[in-house]
Amino acid sequence: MEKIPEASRRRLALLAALLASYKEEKITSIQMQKMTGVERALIRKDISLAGFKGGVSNGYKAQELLDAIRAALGLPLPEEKRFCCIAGLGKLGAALMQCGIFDESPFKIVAGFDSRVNRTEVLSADFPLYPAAKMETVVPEAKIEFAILAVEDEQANMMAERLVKSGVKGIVNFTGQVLEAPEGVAVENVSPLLALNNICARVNS
Amino acid sequence: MEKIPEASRRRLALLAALLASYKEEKITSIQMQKMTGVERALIRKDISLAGFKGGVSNGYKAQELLDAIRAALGLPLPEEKRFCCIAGLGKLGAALMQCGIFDESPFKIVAGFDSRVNRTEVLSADFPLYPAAKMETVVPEAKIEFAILAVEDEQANMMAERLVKSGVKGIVNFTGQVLEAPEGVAVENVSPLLALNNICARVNS
DNA sequence: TAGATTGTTAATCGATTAACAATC
DNA sequence: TAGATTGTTAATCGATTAACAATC
Repeated sequence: MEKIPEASRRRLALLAALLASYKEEKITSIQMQKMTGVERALIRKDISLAGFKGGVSNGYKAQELLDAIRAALGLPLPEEKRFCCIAGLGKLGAALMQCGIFDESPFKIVAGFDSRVNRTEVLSADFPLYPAAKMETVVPEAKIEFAILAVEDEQANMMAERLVKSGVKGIVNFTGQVLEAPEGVAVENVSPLLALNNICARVNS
Repeated sequence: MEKIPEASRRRLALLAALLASYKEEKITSIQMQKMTGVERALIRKDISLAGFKGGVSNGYKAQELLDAIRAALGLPLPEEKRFCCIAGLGKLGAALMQCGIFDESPFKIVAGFDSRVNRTEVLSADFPLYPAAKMETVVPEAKIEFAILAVEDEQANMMAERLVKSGVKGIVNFTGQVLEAPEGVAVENVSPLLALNNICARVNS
């Protein structure tokens, strides 16, 4: 398969997330435009890029479409868990690990790391917490693929580097730092602070 | 001033955030490329779009540049606080309000809302918590401009609509839903779950 | 000065939109 | 069938990159 452009992949990933809780049997590009806010011609283009040709003149079968997108993007099925860890167990990290946000998802947090030993001793979770020194052994052993980075900004790059060295393939970055990740490691920035800045930049100009 | 394209504004907002903690007096586009990961020609283009012409052949004065970007984008200075609220005080919302992530920033959380009365009674914070019914009166009174949305997906659109009606101009969306916000209200999506999906989509294709 | 960097213009590249024959 | 929607191609649009004279 020819590779799908970044912008299309993001839209398809969003579409897949929304289709996962879609109830009807069939769906048209017009309905998908309503759900995602993406122009319907572009929706069809993206679907076509994903290699799915199953649409007919009254729309797509939602389940078939979802399966095709998941296959094209390598998205996990709900039942095949992908293992994740949280690096940085300050208030934000601790909350992310306890808030159950991933409960219904294919992502499962199986470890937490912090460089401050007292954090890993004071906190409790459904999964083990380790001092950061254990990262390089735990990540491969526990087959951890992705990390959620919630350390202080100052430690962000150092921690990211260690996560990558340990074998992590993607990082959800809650810090305000731009991470220098090597080719092949995906980083998604979700800093609430940068998000607010972006909002200001859009509202006031 | 001619309007700055979306992509440029985002890069400039990021650059501003990084410049805020930059220590040297002068900075070149090459250094900014290192910090942001953005090609240096594009950095200069963005700066030019922001209307700043103060660069000389050994770089820009960092402070001048930062001021200019802030002015062009309407970004707040560190000391001029912008008031925010959190809607949805589940574990994630509660953590966001307590974790101090905005402490050093121009954004200040001044209210929390939840539709479940017991949440607003059980939790405590440095600012008042209200039942969601009070939103329409509290938001304008407290001069709240932006909201952090951390409710359950099912309530996301309803809550967003109420926030907008109450006068909020931007929403940082932690839910997995796409919000239907009217023209003029900015939404930034920072769903950790969608971020992980995007990472999968990038790593596996 | 020589070397480095800016600011801007033109060239390239890629992404979105428009349009429409084919299909059900 | 008539009407609606898909899948795809060509046209448009906008964003990034290359290039370089001007500047310090």
